Amino acid sequence: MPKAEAIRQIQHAVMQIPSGRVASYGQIADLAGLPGRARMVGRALRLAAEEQPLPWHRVVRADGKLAFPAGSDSANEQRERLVSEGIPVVNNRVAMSQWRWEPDIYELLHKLKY
DNA sequence: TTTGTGACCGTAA
DNA sequence: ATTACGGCCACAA
Repeated sequence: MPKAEAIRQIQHAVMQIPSGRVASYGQIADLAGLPGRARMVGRALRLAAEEQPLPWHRVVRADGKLAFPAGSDSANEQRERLVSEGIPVVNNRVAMSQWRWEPDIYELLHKLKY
């Protein structure tokens, strides 16, 4: 899978996250057809930030923590955006059990794995 | 060409 | 709840 297309797939997946929900880097990687390549999602978002608007703030680590260091400008902006969508951020982290996005396709993949 | 570095993740201790 | 480790891989030095 070509790099450019992978980036496009990632951006497409991120755009599917509904307002008021969050997804993990790994989850997005899975949905983009790039299992095990969560780090590439971060890279793709870094690039996308300079291009078109993407709901990058809805992507967090698998454990719910923001990928940016607590207190950093980026972390503050992400927290601000999440809170404005109704998602509380406590100690630089959101409660995945409550806010995690569960698309049908992802549920299927999850069932096949376990 | 090799090496270090991440907007990461699952597992194990 | 944390920390450590191995896997992951594009990128830059």
